[in-house]
Amino acid sequence: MEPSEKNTLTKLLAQLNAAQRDAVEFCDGPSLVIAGAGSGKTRVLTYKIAYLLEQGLPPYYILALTFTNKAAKEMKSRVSDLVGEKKARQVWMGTFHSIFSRILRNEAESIGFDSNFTIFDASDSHNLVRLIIKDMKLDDKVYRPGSVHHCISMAKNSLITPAMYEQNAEIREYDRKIKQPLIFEIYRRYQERLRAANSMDFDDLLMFTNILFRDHPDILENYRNRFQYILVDEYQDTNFAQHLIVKQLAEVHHRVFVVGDDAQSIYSFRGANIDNILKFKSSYPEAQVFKLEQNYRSTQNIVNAANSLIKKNVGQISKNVFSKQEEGEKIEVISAFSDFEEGVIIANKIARMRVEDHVSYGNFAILYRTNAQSRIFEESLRKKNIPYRIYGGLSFYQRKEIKDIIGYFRLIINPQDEEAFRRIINYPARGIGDVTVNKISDAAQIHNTGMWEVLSDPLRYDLNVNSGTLKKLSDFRALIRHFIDQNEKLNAFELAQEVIKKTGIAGETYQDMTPEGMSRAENIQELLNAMNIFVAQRQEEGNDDIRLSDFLQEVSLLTDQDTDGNSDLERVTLMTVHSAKGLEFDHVFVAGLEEDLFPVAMAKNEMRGLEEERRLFYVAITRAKKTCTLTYAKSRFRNGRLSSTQKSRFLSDIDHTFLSSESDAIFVAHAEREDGFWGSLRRKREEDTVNRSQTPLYNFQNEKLSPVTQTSSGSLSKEADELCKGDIIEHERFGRGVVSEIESAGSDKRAFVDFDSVGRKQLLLKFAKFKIVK
DNA sequence: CACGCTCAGTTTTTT
DNA sequence: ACTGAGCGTG
Repeated sequence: MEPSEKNTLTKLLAQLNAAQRDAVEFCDGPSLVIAGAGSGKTRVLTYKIAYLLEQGLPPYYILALTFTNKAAKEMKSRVSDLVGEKKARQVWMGTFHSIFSRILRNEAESIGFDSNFTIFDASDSHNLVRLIIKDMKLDDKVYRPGSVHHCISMAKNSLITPAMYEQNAEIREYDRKIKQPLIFEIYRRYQERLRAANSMDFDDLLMFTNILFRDHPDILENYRNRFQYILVDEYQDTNFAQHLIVKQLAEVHHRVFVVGDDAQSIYSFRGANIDNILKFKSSYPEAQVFKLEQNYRSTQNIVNAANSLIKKNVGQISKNVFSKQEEGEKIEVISAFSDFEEGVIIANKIARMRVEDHVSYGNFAILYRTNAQSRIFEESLRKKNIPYRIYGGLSFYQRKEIKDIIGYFRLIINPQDEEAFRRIINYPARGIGDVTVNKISDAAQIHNTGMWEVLSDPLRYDLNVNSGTLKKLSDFRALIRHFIDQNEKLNAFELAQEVIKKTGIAGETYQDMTPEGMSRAENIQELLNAMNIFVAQRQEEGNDDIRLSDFLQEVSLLTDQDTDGNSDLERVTLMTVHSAKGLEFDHVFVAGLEEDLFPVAMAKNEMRGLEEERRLFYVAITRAKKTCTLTYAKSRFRNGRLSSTQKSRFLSDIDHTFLSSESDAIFVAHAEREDGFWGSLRRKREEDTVNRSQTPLYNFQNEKLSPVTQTSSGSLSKEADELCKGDIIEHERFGRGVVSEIESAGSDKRAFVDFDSVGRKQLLLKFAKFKIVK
């Protein structure tokens, strides 16, 4: 080993504690790291990758899997800091779903898919299930689409195909017991329809990866050889399908490094199997186990309180999480009269701490069990002019107007996509109603083909519609065909503009002067912006030909959780406890600690469910670094009704020595309540002002599409902002050029630059990597 | 076929 | 409270 390399290795290891170092240094076989909350889990993962790279393992031999894009992004940037961006970029780092969708697109033919397959999101899946239930003339009160889809999802996560499902006596017996004996049939049809639509749902991405590996040993062999080192974050959240993928890929080199905390397993509803981590040793008998027990995040009081809570669970890996930080303040429990008052109390407390303790807004988080609770905090914070940011809830890409446009995109890329077809065939209204759509659907099913095929050749499939309708259909077909042609020539952004214009969406939306209409128009504009930036950014990276399909692939696996949170130093964070996993804040409020809310009503009948809720509460408390405040309300609006509540049993699970004596809220806020007409009118107006102001509190921006947005707003853009016409610049990729024009559209300034080598290019100043020469 | 009205449900959490 | 599905009318 070269001396310099050795030096870097030593330096890397010197920044770790003994337990972390042991874990990083052990590279000869499978290893499991049990990482207590706040014990430096991400640190170990990133240093491990750096360590491997420094030892000379080529980056493209390393596979690092996470659950969220956010975690992947975080890891990427931290590895970048350690070993440089160039190497870090080559590591296969991403979520299970994104990595394996990439692999599936490469290998699509082997499993009978086209590589441009669509990825169905949860609501697409839900719709399809509902459609099938209707087709089968089943009662959707008995066969609730949501629960049926859940069953299907669980089956897929356990790698049970429709055929296996049908033959599995135990499952069938269970279905009979819950009076839904035909789920197997729905599952079968669902899977057929997905395939006919050249589409996969989220679960398919994992199931078909397994099918691919099962049926094509040569392909498996290829990836097995490539991935010499596999790292998995949040291993306690893996399901069987994920576990098996990892196991198979690790078969040759036997070098898996999984990190997790059984006490933070909170995704069983999604098929996560806590046994994967509890029984890691039986899957990999020669595995080494490392425990990280020192918590660097929180005060002793917080750690101890959390420990006392989690002790009430049975069946966990024993560990002794401890903190060497100061003892800190006790956890405060506050009761409020109502959910409304709970909001006011928290808002007041934040405002007070900001002034008295000089805490900036970004160091506060309000965590809750359900998204529905966010509304009340929005109100109370807004009233006190406290800036906040909500994560989760309806994501940008789930908004109707956005999904409609995405529907066009999907159909252009994959005309087999039935869900998209149905969504847009009559949007904007073009006189093709349900009757016609059903006829097309029936014809497609009879002839065992897709709806697009029927549309393409209505006569051949005996489509029984009148000539007027026929004309409308052929117009629609021509429209989509036109876009498909354009897709050959235009980039994603240009094509999107074309779609919005030619379909009449632009005309329709921009004319609508109602507040809702204007907000829709803004959202569409936002989408276009995002796409423009997406294209510009890729061009910066050296890809000139950015097609719609590239954008679509990115977007379908993106979620709200992926927005860049930590950049917002001046906003209070509002999110569900689930979303907060992996994050930390100085001051945390956990709200709604009431029976049937936290723990949620559904969970309390079963031991398993209750323990998961308790782990969830554990996750919530351990997000806090300095203070943690628990609140509950004695009454709460639920489903439009005011109901009285009981305080959560979890509060008494915490050892009282770590709690400050419970305080009833002193009278705070009854008078402030704005009920009735005037109240709601005023609220409405406030909303409007907020939405229209220059700095909206709730702002999607384009961050969700741009992994490097934040970094580029540093020193570069300050110079770039001052760029003028006539300046000469040196661009990282295009070389020398003269600025011929500056154009600013809102916050996005762009420059037209004539480059010596490549001619005129458009640069988005936000992203462009260049120096001003003169 | 589109639009507007009424009525019912609402299983948390998310890739 | 709110949304979305279903139904009747123009």
